[in-house]
This record gives sequence, structure tokens and C-alpha cells, in this order.
Amino acid sequence: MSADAEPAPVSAKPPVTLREVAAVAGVSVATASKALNGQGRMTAETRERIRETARLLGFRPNSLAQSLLRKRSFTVGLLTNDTYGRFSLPLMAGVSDALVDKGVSVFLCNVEDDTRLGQLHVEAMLDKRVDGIIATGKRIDRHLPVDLSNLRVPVVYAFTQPDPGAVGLVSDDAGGARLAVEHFCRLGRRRIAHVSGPASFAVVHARAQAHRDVLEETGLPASEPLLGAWSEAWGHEAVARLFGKAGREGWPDAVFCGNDQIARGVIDALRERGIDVPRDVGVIGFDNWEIVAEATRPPLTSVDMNLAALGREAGLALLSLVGGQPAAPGIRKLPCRLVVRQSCGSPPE
Amino acid sequence: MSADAEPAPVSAKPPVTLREVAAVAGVSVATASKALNGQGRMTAETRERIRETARLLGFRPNSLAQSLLRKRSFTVGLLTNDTYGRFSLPLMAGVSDALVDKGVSVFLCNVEDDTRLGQLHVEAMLDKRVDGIIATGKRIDRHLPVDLSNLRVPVVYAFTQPDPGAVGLVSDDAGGARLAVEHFCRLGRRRIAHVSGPASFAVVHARAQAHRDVLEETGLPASEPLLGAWSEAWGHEAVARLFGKAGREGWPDAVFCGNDQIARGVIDALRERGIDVPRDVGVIGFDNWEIVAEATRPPLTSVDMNLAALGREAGLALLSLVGGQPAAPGIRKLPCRLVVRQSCGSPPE
DNA sequence: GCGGTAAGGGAAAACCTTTTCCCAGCTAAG
DNA sequence: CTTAGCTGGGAAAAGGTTTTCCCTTACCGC
Repeated sequence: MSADAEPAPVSAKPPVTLREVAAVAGVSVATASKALNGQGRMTAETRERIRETARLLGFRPNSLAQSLLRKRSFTVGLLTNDTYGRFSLPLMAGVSDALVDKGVSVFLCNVEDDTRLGQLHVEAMLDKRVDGIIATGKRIDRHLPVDLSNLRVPVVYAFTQPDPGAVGLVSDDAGGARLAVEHFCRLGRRRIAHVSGPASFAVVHARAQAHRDVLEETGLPASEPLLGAWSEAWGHEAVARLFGKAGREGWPDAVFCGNDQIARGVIDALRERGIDVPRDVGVIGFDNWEIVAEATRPPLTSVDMNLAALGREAGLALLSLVGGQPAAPGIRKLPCRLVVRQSCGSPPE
Repeated sequence: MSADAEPAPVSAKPPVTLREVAAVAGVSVATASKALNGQGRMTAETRERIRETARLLGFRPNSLAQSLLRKRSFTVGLLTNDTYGRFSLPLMAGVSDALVDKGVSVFLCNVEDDTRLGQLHVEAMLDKRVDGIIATGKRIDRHLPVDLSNLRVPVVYAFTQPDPGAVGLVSDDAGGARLAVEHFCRLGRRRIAHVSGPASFAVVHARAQAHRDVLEETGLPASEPLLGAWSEAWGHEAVARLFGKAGREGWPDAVFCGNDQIARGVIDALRERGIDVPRDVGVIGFDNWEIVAEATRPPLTSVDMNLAALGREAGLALLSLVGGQPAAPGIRKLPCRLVVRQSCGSPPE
């Protein structure tokens, strides 16, 4: 029983190889390979016999060996600096979703804001012969802290600032803002305020401009956006500014907020002042961060950036680049959608 | 100029191989390999010359070829069903952090709650010859929807229910609860209530038991936990129950909440009733979800599960298993820590 | 019966690196 | 001078698969 005495490592036997399949089936490895890949010529019986043998033995081809030869690893790298963020998660899920059933796996690399770490990850990915790289971040007007411009593999940028001449996918913030403001217009709101984040964010200006545009197109009174922080506290303060002055006449009857946290602050502050949402004032947020939007009282209508779809598109775009299809460089904007809940006056059907 | 006319694929030349380095340095590939890996015997000059050549040419060894030979791919798979969750992110960051400087990359696989998808991912990972797998989820008392019990590679479970006989790492919820309740005791709070999530969660019972234990040890009056949902709304309702009865004497002077959202609801509800936090009632949450804890007024003291550390430990544990070290099977509980802010009465500092 | 052709299958190179031997040359001891 | 031992370096196999040729056999028409 000496065989039994062997200290089984972690677990049993090595994987079954094509050579073994061929031996059992009584053919050469070449024939076995061709049988399993549907290549070459042989009788249907031979092919079927080999296939059956492989199935019986539980043969699975060694991806490493395949990749070495084919020069395709069926692996891509996903680079992000949004460690804890809620933007990268849906995006990653979308990427993974688009790739999994093409047999492509995703290396997740978190580079924080550390150039050295980024370099390290990129080199590791290239060493492992990824077929391509998706770069993603936490805001669309900033570069990742790592240079991806002259790599041997294609790169797609999603929700982060692309290099010039590269393929980039971002959400259409202006379009999203239009959705919100136009929704208010349709509901008959006349004085639509805009409370947003810091002026250093490009999206703040894009959304503010869309807000202005819609007001003008609709013939509503212009209103300057209030810029502050991406926080509940700023929502409170903005309400103090907007609704501080006496005389309801000057008050807005709708507030479009730059994110859901601001919106949450706005709604809480309005309630504290006895102003009813949505009767007196409608509120719409941005990001559709469900856990916030649904906990808000009343539940918050919000603009969703469709990040999972963005991720899917990024995955598909990368795949076609890897396949050799030239993709049109430049930034492609994907539409947002409005998720209507109860904070804007329209009953959710 | 026919060479110029060639449609450059995506980008230039193939990577430089060891063979080329050897040719340029005027040695055999065997010697080149040994020079770069510090193996074999040769004059210092030869070794240095080869190294320099490799550096000059920008040689990077092909991981695929190395892995094929060494039977180590320096990749691991990370399986999760917590797509949008805030638990898996810090955990993943920890895992990645622990592995990156050992040259190990991480395949991120999101399996939702779909057995078929899980199977697909696991097979893809095994085909790609991952060295091991880390399984993680959104709660520690549920299995992933996929069987990892008889794989050819080691598996470590982190923040999810492990298979019997496997290595599992979870947060010490009871310990975390003790931290919170004992902190209240030290601050002189006498009537410490507990508002938690649904009874179907194991952690709810573990934390409730710890709460009871500390009260008993300290000689404080017992109090039954209030079980509900993981939501702000439940926090509001719990306050209505706890503080509804007339006569302040029966009111708690501290509430330990099962998560930060409940705590947020509790604090908001208390404020609406004119009960001051932390003067009249101290509140402590669980999870230390910073974006919520810091937006709460006052900022919320909360128990942090140290998920990044958990992830790091999981990564290291897996690595040692891969290295052949037998790890003690069973569940290891990692300590939580209390992050003190202003909601419990102790000034931060 | 012969030439031609197509079908069925195999040998071997290729992918890139690591590692085990082995060899040639030299030195030092006997 | 012989032998042992060491030094510096190379040849070749190994790892698992794919793919390009090539060879054999059988069949067909004449």
C-alpha cells in the first residue's frame, strides 16, 4: 500500500492532456486536436470516438499552451483607480458580463492613484499576455495615473479620460441632465434650480449647460447653478440659500441635483422647513445610487448613467479591436436614463 | 516602400524573446535563461553582459511559457456574488494588495447567484490554470452558488460560508459587537438597546448574543434586541417603538445598531423627536460605511470589519496553500475595530 | 492493371522558457 | 604524466497544444 502512504499534495492527479486522450482513442495528438476543434478531415466515427474519449476522461485543453501558440490569451486587464467606488462596480460587472461567454477572463487591477503601482500592474498584465486593456476610473475628466499610450495591445477607456486618438466611452451627462430638466418641464414645474458639485468637475459644467439650454428652449426663467460639494451637507446649505429669502414667489418649485447625496440633503432640508416634496418642490438626483435613492423620503427620482451597459460596450469594443477591427477613435457618449420614483411629482405609474 | 504600405496591425513588433537576447549577447538560450534567473555558473562578466542586453532590448519573459513549465501561473481567481456590494470591494482591494507584489494577478469573476454562471467561471479559471481560488460573498452564512469542494487547486473562503474542511476567514461579529457595547459601558451608558437586521442572518444572532453577554457581565439591565430589516426605515420604526412609551425613565440612553443604515435611520428619527444625539442617546452603527457614517449628523461611530485586512489575509493564506504549506482548516475570525466619531458621546480624540 | 485523386490520418515544427545533463578545457594533486 | 575535479557554458528535452505539410491507402475511370 505504498501508494496510499504518499502524502497527497493538495489534491489528486494532474489534469488530463491531449496526449492521453489521443493514446486512449488510439490516434495521434494531431488527429485528436483536429477532432476536438472541428478541423481537418476524418471519418465521422473517428471524430466522435475522440470526442467521446475526451468527454469521458474529462479533458480540458490547457489554456496556457493554447495561448502560447495562438498568441491570444483570452484574457483582458481591467485597470481602475476607483477602489471603493460605486462607479467601477457596475461597470466591471458589465465588462465581465460581455466577455464571459466569449471565454474571456478579466484581470482586475486596482492602481489607486499610484503611478508606480499602475506601472507594476500594467507590466504584470503585459507579461501575462493580455489581449487588451480596459481603463476605468472614478471621473471622466481625469487620466489614470499611468501611461497606456504605446502598448502592444489595444486599450479602451471607459468612464475615464482617454488618451488622444484612443477609444473612449463615457456617459452622456448633458443628455442625462436634459432628461431630468425636461421631465420637470413636462410636469409643469416652472422654476427649476440646479444644485451641483465642485466647479473642478467637467460633468458639473456639462450638466449645468444642459440645464440652461433646456430652460431657454422651453422659455422658462434662467437660473444659475449652485456649485458646492458632492455631499448631503451641501444639499442642506443649498436649500438654505434657495429657500432662505422670504416670499415663496422666488422659491424654486424643482431642484435638479448633481448627485443623489446632494439630493438627499436637499430633501431632508426641505422637510425640516416644512416644504413638501414633491407637492411644493420636485427633486431629481443623479447617479441612481439605489441604496440612497430608495432610502430617501420620498424615494428619489434619479438619472442613471447605465454604467453596466457602458461596461458591456467597453468590453465589446475591446473585443473587436483585439479581433483586428479598426474602431473609430474618439469619445462615444452613451445615453443615461431617468428612473422615476416619487420625489418629482410623477406617480411611478 | 512596400514595407511601409503594410497595414500596421494595432501596433508594432512582437515582444522580444529570450532567444533574441541570447543571440545578441552571443550565448545560448540556456545560458541566457540562467543568467537572468541567477541560476547556473558563469563568469560575472557573462552574466552582466546578458543582463544588460536583456535590459537594452526590453526583454520581458513570457509568463505563459513560464507557467506552462513551472506549473504555476501566478494567477488566482476571485469569485464573488456581491456585484454591487460594498463588502466585496474592500475585500478585493485587500486581496489584490497582498498578491500584487508577489507577481500574482487576480481574475475577478462575478457569479451573481447563478449556478451556471459560477460553473462557467470556475471552468474558465481552471482552464487558465489559476494557482488557487478565493471565494467571497455578501454574507458569511451563505454558500456561493457553486461547488468548490473537489478542485485541483486550493480554495480559501473569505466572508462567505466555507465548505466543511476548508479554510475560511470571516469577521468576528461578536467581537465587533462587544467593542461597541463595551464602549457604551465605558462612557457610562446604562440602558443599551440593540436594533438589528432580519433574524435570518447568522450575524444578527452573534451580535445580539454578544450584546446580551456584555450587559450581563457588566451588570446592566438586560434588553431584548429588536430585529427588523437592514434599512433606514426600520431604524425609524425601531425608534418609534423604543421611545414611543411615555416617561423618559424607560428610554434607552444608547442604541447599538446592526448596520449603518439602521443607525442613520435611528439618528434621524431621534432628531425628529427632539432627542439629542449623543447627549441623550448614544448611537453606534456597524460596517463603517464611510460615506454614510460621515454624512450622518452627528457623524456616526461604527464598527469596522476590517475587510481589506480580511482580504489580505485571504490572499496570504491562499498563497501559502499554493506553496504547499498545509493550513489549518476551519473558520478563522478576524477582529473588528471601533471607529469613534461623534454619535456616541466620546469626542473623537 | 494503371494512373490519378481524394480521404484519412500522422510526424514534426512551432510557441517560449526552464532545467537537467553533459562536454571541453583547465588546474592541481599525486 | 596521469587522474581527479572544477569551471564555464551548451544541447536537448520538457511543458501541452496547434498547424502545416506529408504519407498511405483506397477508390475511380479507363
